[in-house]
Amino acid sequence: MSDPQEASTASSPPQRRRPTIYDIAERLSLNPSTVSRALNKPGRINSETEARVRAVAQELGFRVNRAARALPTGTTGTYGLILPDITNPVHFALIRGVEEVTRSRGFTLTISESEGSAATEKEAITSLQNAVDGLLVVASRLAPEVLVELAAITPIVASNSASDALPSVIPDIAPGLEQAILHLKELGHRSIAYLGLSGADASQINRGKWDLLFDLATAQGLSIVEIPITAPTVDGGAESLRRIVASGTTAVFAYNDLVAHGVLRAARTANVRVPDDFSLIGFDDIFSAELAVPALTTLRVPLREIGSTAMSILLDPASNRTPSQQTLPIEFIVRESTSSAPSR
Amino acid sequence: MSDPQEASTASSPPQRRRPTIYDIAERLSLNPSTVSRALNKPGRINSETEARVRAVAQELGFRVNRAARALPTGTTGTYGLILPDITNPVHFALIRGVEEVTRSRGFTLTISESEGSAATEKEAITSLQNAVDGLLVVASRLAPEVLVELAAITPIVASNSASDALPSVIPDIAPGLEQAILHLKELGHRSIAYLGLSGADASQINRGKWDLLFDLATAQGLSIVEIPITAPTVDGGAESLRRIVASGTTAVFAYNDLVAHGVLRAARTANVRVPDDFSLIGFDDIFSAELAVPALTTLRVPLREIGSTAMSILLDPASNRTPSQQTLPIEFIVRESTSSAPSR
DNA sequence: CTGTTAGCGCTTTCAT
DNA sequence: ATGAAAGCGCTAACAG
Repeated sequence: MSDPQEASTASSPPQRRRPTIYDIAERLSLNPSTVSRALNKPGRINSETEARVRAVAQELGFRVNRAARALPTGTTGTYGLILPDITNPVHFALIRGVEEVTRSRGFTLTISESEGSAATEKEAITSLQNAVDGLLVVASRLAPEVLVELAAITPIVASNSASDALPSVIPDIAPGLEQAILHLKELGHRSIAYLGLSGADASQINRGKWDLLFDLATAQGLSIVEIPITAPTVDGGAESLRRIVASGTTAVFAYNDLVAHGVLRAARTANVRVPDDFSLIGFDDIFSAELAVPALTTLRVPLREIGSTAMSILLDPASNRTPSQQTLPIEFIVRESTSSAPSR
Repeated sequence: MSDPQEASTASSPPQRRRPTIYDIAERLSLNPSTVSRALNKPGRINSETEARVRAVAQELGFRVNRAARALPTGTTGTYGLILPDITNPVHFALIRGVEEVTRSRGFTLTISESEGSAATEKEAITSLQNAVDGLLVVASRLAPEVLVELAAITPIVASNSASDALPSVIPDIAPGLEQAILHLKELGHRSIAYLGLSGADASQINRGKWDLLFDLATAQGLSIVEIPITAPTVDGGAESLRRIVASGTTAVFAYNDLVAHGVLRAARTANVRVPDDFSLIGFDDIFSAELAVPALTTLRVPLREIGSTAMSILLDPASNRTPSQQTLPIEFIVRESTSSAPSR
């Protein structure tokens, strides 16, 4: 390595050390604390000096050092979003909603994954808690007690998983599901299936769907069965086609749109016709749902609103520590994958 | 508000102030600096005291305060990813690649959006630079000079946009495009169209595609036209159907798979048959490409590898300041949306 | 309205 | 191998 001095003499941008409030204070023969006030408490200072401070700050390209600010204040100005899988299209709209409110309020967002595992989720949370002012945890797999305990460190709001000890915002699936069941009944369907995730890592949401569907179906005199899928993915859905056909049901609810896409794909290669041979209803309404052939009838979850609502709660110190249960209704969207029950 | 003392006596987790290295030093009658060393420079200290320190740290649930560490060291341990649109499926695989290497190395990632605008991008960069050790900028719209200038503050690596003054990793589109053109020629196509983004905000990548396609097509004696789209989206693609049909070309390259999806959707409602009436080739190979009907023939960009490679460069102090041009080849994937040219 | 002072929690010479 | 002390850049009392 050559003399560093040499480097800064080279043709590339001179760019020395980042300016600090001391630099600007010195230029103006002011005290650093005055500069700090000028920059952060507009109005609480002589407006002329404030203007001069701002001018110099601008000129020097000053930007506060966030770490330095975080130390005395104890706040970082960044919030964390933890979800099972960043790249799952199911979360897009939610991410968008979260990102929007976070950014519009001038905070920055960091995103981390839990991989759908409780252990990784806990690790992600504790690791992030040292760098954020609050956490939004989506579809948590953690036991409520541990989530609550973690929330003692840094506010946590839960989304897509209920908790009566934390602020949480979840979809209200009852109205949409009810409509869907009625829709199916009107079309003459008598027996339906639910393609659900089973096993220990199954999310709360999954249980809720099945339980409600079960009640709704039986209340309407429809028979219902659960067909387990191995994963909430396209492939998981595709694998289940054989069991769907074997079940003899005429209408199936998929765990989510990804699974429904898989069913569609498998049906197409197996020459099973949807909705002629059986009707299919997805869940979430991800962007590709309307692109599918046939376009997916689905239950739209207001993910974007869920995200923005949850983040608004998190950003509000008055509400981010108080248990609450916001609930946003899902909506039934009829497209092409449902039709009259086949005559048997 | 009641006496805070009272609160910590309540039934909810007592959870006092986060423990610091002072707390653990005190417990062990050690100096904080020793604790710091024990935790950060394994081996450079008496192994027995190191063990005791670790034990107490564990017991207290100690976690370093990142801001406090960032101050003296000047590094934060977090890196930033800036891309036009988080929720664009085109970026999924890239995000995954980036996330993987970042996390596997123990760093944390923060993601921000540029909204495809140069101004927002610059704002996002400068804002993040105060909180990260390096930035990965995807599909930059910024002029090379300004990017370079910003890189003086914090290392920047560019991805999906070339720069000869920055480390960058981009797809090598030549081989795949060549294959695709040959494929079309063999199928008897004589005239092709490119659905491209025009206007000032058009990315570098777009220009590259068109230029290369142009050269390749003319070299093969095929006629080629550019059909402008208003946006690189499903709707943008759908809108272009009329012009595609009017153009009389028999094969079209879409700017990306989203656009191709739009074309497919519009074609379906207009009773235009793909690939019977014209062949369609997408770009990127997003997850829904194979789900489309017909399944999309497309050019797969190794986004995940691009992401992981770019992040590896960024994380390596030996390479994140040295201009370089990594290039990863795209791959031509034949599915169902291309077939013989219609006889005219 | 502005200057002084102390300190956030950690790392890092410099001593010992 | 460990201790002492200073300092990173900023904020927040407390004075004046």
